[in-house]
Amino acid sequence: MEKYLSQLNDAQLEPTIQVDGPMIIIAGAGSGKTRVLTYRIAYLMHKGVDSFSILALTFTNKAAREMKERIAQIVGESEAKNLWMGTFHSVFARILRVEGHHLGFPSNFTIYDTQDSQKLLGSIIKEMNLDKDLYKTKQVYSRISSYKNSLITVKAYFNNAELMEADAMARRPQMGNIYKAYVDRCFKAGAMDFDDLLLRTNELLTRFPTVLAKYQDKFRYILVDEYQDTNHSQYLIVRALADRFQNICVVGDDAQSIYAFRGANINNILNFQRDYDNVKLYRLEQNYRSTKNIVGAANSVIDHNQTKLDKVVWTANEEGPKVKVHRSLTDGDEGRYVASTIWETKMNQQLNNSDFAILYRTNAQSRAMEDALRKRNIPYRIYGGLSFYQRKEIKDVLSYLRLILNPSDEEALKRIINYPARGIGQTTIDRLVVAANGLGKTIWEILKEIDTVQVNINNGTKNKLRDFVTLIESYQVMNQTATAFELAEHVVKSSGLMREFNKDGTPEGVTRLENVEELLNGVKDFVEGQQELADAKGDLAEFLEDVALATDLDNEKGDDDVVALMTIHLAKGLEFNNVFVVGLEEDLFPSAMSMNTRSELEEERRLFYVALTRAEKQAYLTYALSRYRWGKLVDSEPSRFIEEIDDQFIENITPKEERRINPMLSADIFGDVEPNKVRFKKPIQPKFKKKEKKAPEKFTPSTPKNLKKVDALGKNDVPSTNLFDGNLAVGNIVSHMRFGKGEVLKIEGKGTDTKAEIKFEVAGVKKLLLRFAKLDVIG
DNA sequence: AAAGGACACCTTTTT
DNA sequence: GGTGTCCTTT
Repeated sequence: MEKYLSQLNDAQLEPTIQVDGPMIIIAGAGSGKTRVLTYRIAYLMHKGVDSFSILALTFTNKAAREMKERIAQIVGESEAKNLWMGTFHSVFARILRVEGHHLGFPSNFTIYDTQDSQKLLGSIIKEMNLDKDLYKTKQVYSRISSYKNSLITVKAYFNNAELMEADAMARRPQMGNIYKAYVDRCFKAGAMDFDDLLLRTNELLTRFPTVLAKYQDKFRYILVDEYQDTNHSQYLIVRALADRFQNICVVGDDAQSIYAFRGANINNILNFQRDYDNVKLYRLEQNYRSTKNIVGAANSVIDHNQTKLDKVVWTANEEGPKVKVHRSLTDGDEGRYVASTIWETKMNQQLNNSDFAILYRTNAQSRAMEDALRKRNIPYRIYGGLSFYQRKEIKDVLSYLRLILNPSDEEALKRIINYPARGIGQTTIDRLVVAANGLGKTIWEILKEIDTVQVNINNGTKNKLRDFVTLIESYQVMNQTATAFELAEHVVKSSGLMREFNKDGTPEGVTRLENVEELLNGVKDFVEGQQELADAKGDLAEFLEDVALATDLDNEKGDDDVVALMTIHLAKGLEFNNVFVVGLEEDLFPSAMSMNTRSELEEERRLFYVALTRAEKQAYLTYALSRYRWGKLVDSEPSRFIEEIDDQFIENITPKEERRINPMLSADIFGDVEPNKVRFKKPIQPKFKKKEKKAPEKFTPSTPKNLKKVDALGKNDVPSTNLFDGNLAVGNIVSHMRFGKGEVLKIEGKGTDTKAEIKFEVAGVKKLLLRFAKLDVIG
């Protein structure tokens, strides 16, 4: 027997060496399911299964990559790299590149991300003259997404009286027509959205039996990880592919199903045994990750759910410290508590930053944590949120690259046809769209025929359009020979993007430039990485595909020693020595939007279960009595989930005297920074803005900037513009309407961004924008 | 057509 | 608190 198998316990070994037939592994949190999957694949290969015929579908690219590396260590690099392993989306995108032509898609189809899709829907709704308040793009998008995930095509939609009535009842009778227009436009643009990658795969396998047979024959052994989070579309793909050989192994944990909002159907795992004959069922119930207290706490919570499979997770690990529960006054305090605890624990136990994770329900909660960590100089990294590739400047560059590859890509074209500004305005673009829709052509085709096509655009503008076409075509020529990196660099420099990002010189502009630089480095790394692989070309197409399906978790650079901040969703599958689950408050976690039905609430509870079970040694649960939400201070109650934990596993550690903060370690020596921040920003800014509106006729036409200055500085007759010109000096004593008397400590920035750091007698040290601050120099 | 301010909406979670 | 979109001004 292969020696790696000796590393498995009996429960793990059985499913690992079961080669043929359908099987389901119900794997509790931390029970070693990745290990089983990895070894099972290695075992299959040792038993003579061709590595080309194994398909392993994972939930993240990262999981796939790590598993592949581990398998490579056992069976060797050259064999491991033949495995088909990746997310549903990436594997089937790859197949659609080859087979998409059956459905009329070019092999270089674009993958639209959520932003692209929603923008397209926005234009469609506008073009159809519909009420945008009734047809909100986000809602329309998620509606269409759920149709697609349920395999309801446009045709099926119009055959489904019930659905149409539901939409009509929701005062959206045009949903079907929007859906149709959206699908048509994507098709015309040679684009697929995320859901299409699954839906079109289903279409391919259903309509083309020879294609189905080809892949059934190819993928003789199929493994699916995180099966509890598959949606209907994914479920059908797996069933179709596994139908011939029935060598299907699914792994999952119903207690960790947390993606219902995007169509995941927990019944796929609950009913797996009905879908195939002679299904072998295995259970992994021993947790190797966490202490007894953590496992006990997690179990006691999940017991409150009605819908679940029989399973008892237990551990032989040490008892460990109890789960700690901490209450704060505000979210700011919560952040400071977390930061100081990390700081102390790190010192006391000689731990690394990477031994800590802060998990939250919503991305917006990261800010309070960031502020606190920064003040303590604790390095951290935020995962998720606005991903790198979603940033404006990055999407701008990528849009150029996308257009080079697929000029039909309407969203990319609309984004950059006038960016940087080339005098092609909205009116022109609208006319192009109308012409394109009328003739059933793409905008690019219209542009190419601009001389002959009937369109109401004047000659000057036509010249600009021709220049744009020439520019893109020159890039296309370059793409024939250059690497993705050479091309991307050339595009950034020659398109005027670089100049655009460079021109303002603001801190934001500098950040933009840095991001673009990082993107270019990313392209370079990618090209070099791909060139080492024999079967990859490292060309633009491969890079863009990689980018379209990359998640933030995949962009891990090195193994920096940082505290990890992320949503609980993103944390699934990960583990950390110490875990802080923050913001455990009613309406936040569980979310106010998920408490209407039992099933929604149960999903929130599973999410909490996932959060708790990320911890190996110590879990902290924190909540605040009030929290800033949408810029407002809102009272909150502790989450019901805390109540649901059996008392024996938790310990309340809220100090009696909550406000004892060591002044040396806290930046807000003069009191709580948070309320002041709001009081300072809110009233002053609007006052100034309102005044400006009334002001203009009083003054002779001068530059608006002068108006601002005089206005902003208020009533005193001293030309307060002085403060801008540097006449406010360090050491000056000033008076402020709200903060009173203070001394200027420091002046930084210039122009309208000039800021002064002022130490007020009562209010403490504040940094004020001179443009807004009403200051009188009194000494 | 470009630029800048006002305003609305936002927040669940993501491939 | 931040972003995206609308509206106004030049």
